[in-house]
Amino acid sequence: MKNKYVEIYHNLVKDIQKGEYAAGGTLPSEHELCARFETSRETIRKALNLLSQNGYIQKVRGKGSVVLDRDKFEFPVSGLTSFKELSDRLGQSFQTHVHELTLVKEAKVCRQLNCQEGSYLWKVVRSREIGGERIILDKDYLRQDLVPDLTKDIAQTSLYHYIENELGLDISFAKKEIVVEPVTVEDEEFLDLNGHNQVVVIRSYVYLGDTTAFQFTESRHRPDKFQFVDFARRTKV
Amino acid sequence: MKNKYVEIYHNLVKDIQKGEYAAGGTLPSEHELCARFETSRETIRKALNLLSQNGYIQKVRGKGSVVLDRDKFEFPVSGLTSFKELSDRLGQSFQTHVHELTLVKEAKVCRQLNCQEGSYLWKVVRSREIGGERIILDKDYLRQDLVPDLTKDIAQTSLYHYIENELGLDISFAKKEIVVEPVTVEDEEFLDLNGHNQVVVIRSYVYLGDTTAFQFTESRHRPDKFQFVDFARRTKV
DNA sequence: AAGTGGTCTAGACCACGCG
DNA sequence: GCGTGGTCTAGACCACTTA
Repeated sequence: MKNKYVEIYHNLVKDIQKGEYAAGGTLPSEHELCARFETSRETIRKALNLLSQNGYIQKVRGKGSVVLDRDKFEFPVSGLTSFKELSDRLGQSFQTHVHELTLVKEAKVCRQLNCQEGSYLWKVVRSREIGGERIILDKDYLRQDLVPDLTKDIAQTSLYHYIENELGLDISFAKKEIVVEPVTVEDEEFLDLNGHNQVVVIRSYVYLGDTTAFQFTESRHRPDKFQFVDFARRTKV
Repeated sequence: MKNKYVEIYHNLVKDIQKGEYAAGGTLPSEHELCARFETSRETIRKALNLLSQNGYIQKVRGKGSVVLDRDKFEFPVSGLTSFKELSDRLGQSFQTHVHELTLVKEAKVCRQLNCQEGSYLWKVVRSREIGGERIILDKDYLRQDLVPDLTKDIAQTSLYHYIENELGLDISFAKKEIVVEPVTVEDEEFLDLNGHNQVVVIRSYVYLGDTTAFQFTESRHRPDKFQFVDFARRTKV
């Protein structure tokens, strides 16, 4: 919390969550916020832009920063959220089974990740059990030159937490594709398909802050348990 | 194109598309761009932020604005793209069939849209035919107080074009949910399901720039033809 | 007419990457 | 050390909404 505008952002989020500003009403004007936080207007505006990007407010010219009804926006299970965050949020009992944790050479994935064709990749296969049923199958490929060591324990708890907090890698953006595909023998083996013959597949390429391609993930979901929520703000250009 | 930073953005996009700046390389520094466009640094930075948000560049501190490989990011079929844009992009022959265009009172939808329970809504049901198969069923509800007149012709060509360009309404953001559901009798009637017994359902609530809830849409896709592409940039807060 | 946010300027200092 | 982007300031003028 060293940046002033981030701090102001958190301050305002807290106020909104406390109900200080009712949905449909407005925040104090930018001028007032300047006075309250003893800062310049551009800094306030940066904080407000963050609020807007995260769906807390919508700025209306001549009117003010309108507070949005966050209940209606029951939020981003999307983005780059990890399974751990997801299941924490759902508040259901969950469990991760690690089926494979090996070093492999896969030319095709290497090409996609822009790394040496001969270099090693970690392959991690995990199934996710929620409420007693195994409904998600995650297959991850990570560049071994960037993640030298990986243990079953890490794969079991949270890969992302390890990568970001222990290794200090800066995950920055991802390209994602969602499609529906027929089940594979692997799905049959590791999931409780419950009669379903199709799965929802999310394929992601994950990049670091310095634009290095870093990881490829295929997340296979039983269709009846799949949900993707998105808040899209239109950029006018 | 009156805003300087938007103009600069378009300029740089054009340059990138012409291959003036190779993927993996950097744009000129912010200082240089200030000189070239004869403007201040904050204005340049606004243009660069737009480029970044739209997946053209990634800014790396101490290094510069790295140009991303746009081919790898084959882009937002997501966001608020309309069917017309989508099919234009796919370059396939397509056709829209209007099955229903009526004024209805639906208390449940009204509540979701925050409008008077007794007020009228346009209900529009359309199927989309691509490559000879009807694979998408769109059900739209629009507030009649905001869209007074609607014709079959408009529903047939492009609802969004009419709403934005003719009516001048400012569509600003949407909340979207994607799930998989069993087919309904309506799906059976209006789609060529080809044996599929599930469809991918995208439900969206669309809002105007002044935060008015405006439209509810349910878009039902045959699973083998469904694809959703997303470019997610992580916001650190 | 007064108040709101949207754009723009011309500086300043800082943190980081690279040679 | 130099050049890069990241943050911050203290103004200015404009466009829009509301009373």
